[in-house]
Amino acid sequence: MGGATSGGPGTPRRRGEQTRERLLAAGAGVFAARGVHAARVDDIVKGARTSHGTFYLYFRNKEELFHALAQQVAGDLEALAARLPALTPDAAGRAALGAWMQDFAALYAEVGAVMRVWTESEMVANDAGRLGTTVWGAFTAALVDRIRASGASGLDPGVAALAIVAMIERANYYLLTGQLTEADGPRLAATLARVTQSALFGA
Amino acid sequence: MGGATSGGPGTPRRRGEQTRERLLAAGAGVFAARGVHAARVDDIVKGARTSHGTFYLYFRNKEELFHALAQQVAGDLEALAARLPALTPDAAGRAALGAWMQDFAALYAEVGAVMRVWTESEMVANDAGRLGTTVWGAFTAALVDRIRASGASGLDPGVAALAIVAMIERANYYLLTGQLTEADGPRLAATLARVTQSALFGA
Amino acid sequence: MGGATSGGPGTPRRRGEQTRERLLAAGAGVFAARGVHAARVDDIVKGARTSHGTFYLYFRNKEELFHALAQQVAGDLEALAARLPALTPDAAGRAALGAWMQDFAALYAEVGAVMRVWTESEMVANDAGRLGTTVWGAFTAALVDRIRASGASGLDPGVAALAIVAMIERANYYLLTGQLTEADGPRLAATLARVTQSALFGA
Amino acid sequence: MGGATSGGPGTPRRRGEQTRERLLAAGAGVFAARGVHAARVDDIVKGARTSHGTFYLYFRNKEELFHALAQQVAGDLEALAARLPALTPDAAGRAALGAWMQDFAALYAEVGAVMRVWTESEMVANDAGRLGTTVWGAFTAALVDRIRASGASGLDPGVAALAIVAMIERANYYLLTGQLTEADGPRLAATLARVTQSALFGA
DNA sequence: TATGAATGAGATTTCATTCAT
DNA sequence: AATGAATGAAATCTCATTCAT
Repeated sequence: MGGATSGGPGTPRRRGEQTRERLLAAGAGVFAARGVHAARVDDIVKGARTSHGTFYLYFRNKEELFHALAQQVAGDLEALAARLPALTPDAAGRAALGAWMQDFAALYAEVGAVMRVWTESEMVANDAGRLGTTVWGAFTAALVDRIRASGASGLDPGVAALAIVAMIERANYYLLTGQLTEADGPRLAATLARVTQSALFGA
Repeated sequence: MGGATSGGPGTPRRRGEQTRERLLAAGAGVFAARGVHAARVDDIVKGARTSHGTFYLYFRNKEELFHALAQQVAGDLEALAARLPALTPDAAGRAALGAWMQDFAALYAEVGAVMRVWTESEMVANDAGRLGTTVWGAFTAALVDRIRASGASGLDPGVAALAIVAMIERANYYLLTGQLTEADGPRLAATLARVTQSALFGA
Repeated sequence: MGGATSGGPGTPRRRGEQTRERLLAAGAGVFAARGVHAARVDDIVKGARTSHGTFYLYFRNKEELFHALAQQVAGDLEALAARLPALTPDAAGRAALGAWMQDFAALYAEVGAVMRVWTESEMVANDAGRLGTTVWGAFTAALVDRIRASGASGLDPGVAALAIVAMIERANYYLLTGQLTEADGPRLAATLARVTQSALFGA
Repeated sequence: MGGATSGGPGTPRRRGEQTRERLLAAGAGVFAARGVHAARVDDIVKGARTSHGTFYLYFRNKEELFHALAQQVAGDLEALAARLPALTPDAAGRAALGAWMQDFAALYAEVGAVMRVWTESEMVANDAGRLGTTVWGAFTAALVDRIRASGASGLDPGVAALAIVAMIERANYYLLTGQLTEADGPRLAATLARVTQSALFGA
């Protein structure tokens, strides 16, 4: 009673915090494996070694759990977008960009499972879906900013940024879904950095 | 499927053939709007102005209808992949590539809705899902082939091809989901051609 | 397709009409036995020898079935209220009133089970509950009208009518719940007529 | 239950006793608002500002709390039934009866909410339900006794008593549910007394 | 004496599929 | 070829009750 007593589920205290974490973790796994709609609450609670009743103590429904998960991921991604380095045509610029691409891949490997489901969510035009759009928008905006600052000429910054973000996102998705071997990871990061640099400063 | 029945002119298709077409069209719409799993047979038959019983006259189940749809799309896409022009550093090469990108966008606008749900299908790792992988594999293979033929050096053809296919696919997806205006279509095609060329022949 | 195609359940045609009737009948029994809230859809479909799926083909939920039932009953009762005879102090008036009381008892025996549940419904202040209030209001209004026309003096028509309607309703309820034997039915009708007449024209 | 524990003045009830009272009061409110079956333990403990665990410290289950409530009410009502005055045709008799009707209304206003749910309880034929029957039986018995003592002739005491008790009970219910305004209270008591007197001694 | 997170049986509801017409 | 009412397995969600703290 000393804490916030907001109506509805989502905020039991102390002891329950672990249970909530277990549910989130189990949810991430099940959503990644089967998609939001096909995921069954039953799978999630089994994964979290708890009961149906407990699930609804913490989340109003399946979608709310997914939303909580998506929020976390969105925060992580936006932080990464903010760290996109300045774009320069020299070797130092290439190295910085390559390092950032590796960070992206590392984060994507961690949260990509949730992100894969965003595409599905976008179809039903709900909050979680819009979240996906917002996040890629953050990357695009950051890249537009860096392109403008770089003085690169001859291309529309908005369209170019969108194409490059598309490439980064989807290539890492391919990496995750097994169209490249794990060993190709560093090579992919280098390639993405190189293509990005060429796109701005190439012939 | 046995071809025209009556001998009259104008190839008067049997009634059943039209029903099947209506179901496919309605299915495409519903799958696009809600995803494969969330799509209800009820929505599809309503969209096709027919009945549940009739649905099962033409398809063994929901997945089979999706599969039929996906087959069509896959065929169209593989034909397009085969037409990918040779890559050269000159203006002619750029123009040919740009034209091809426009063809890609046109096809994507038509069949993209079905393709969007491949991602979801991949999660449940069934035939339709593998189909998606196969199709992008065809694009990647075609691009690897053109890269090798172009004599471009300094990059791993497999990885580079994958990155570029990722860009093309996903950028057109963004175009479809409203992150660019329709007017940006030609500009996007030009940008994709330019980035591809730079990637191979740029600095 | 030849009929009304209103959205939502409730209007399958022809063949289904019998099924709907069976569900209504079974619902009346279960509601009467256990109350609206405690009634389980499972009991209703078992009583109607059909399945859960079928139930939801005809009614959106339990409450909607109850509402349909209540509507029927309300119509019957209001028709009876309209037939309340003129009130006169003579033997003819007594006889007419007694006959009407018998009609009331007969109708109550038929629909009383549903009416008993109105009380419960009133608690949750929904449509069905308001229906109960409306119906008794119809009886009260009819009685106020007859009292005014009778020239009876010395009592407030509104309050007196309400007291008498209360008596009629509740006494028949007692009859139904076994506080009188079935044989007391005619005697109760006579007593209610007598008390009503005395109330208006007595000392 | 065991009486005051500490010897201090002002009968400082033990903490637990207050908790029990709070639960009873909250229960009365929730039962009245939603009915016995639909009442949730959660609503009751929130209303009593205590916890689920505590609820089961004082009551074996939901029904036991309702039973405790009903017992209190039944005792109060039976005491009132015993105080029903002798019935005489004169003004003094009318006045005594009118005063008793006012007492009835006052008590009903206090405990009517609990009584309203007796009807629902009767459906599931449990102890609490039988309690309701018993209580109205006490009123009927008292009235039969007074009718016999009054020497009134020409009506069956059992049936007449039942009709009159029905009227008193239900009319006060209508008063409570807003079909009369509060100001009508005294007028209703007077009318009930008058109708009762007319029924016995009228034409 | 009090707490409230956890439980799971049992209820509601959905929807792919069947089948009599 | 077509229909659409019927089915029931499987999913979601609720809530009385328990129990470790």
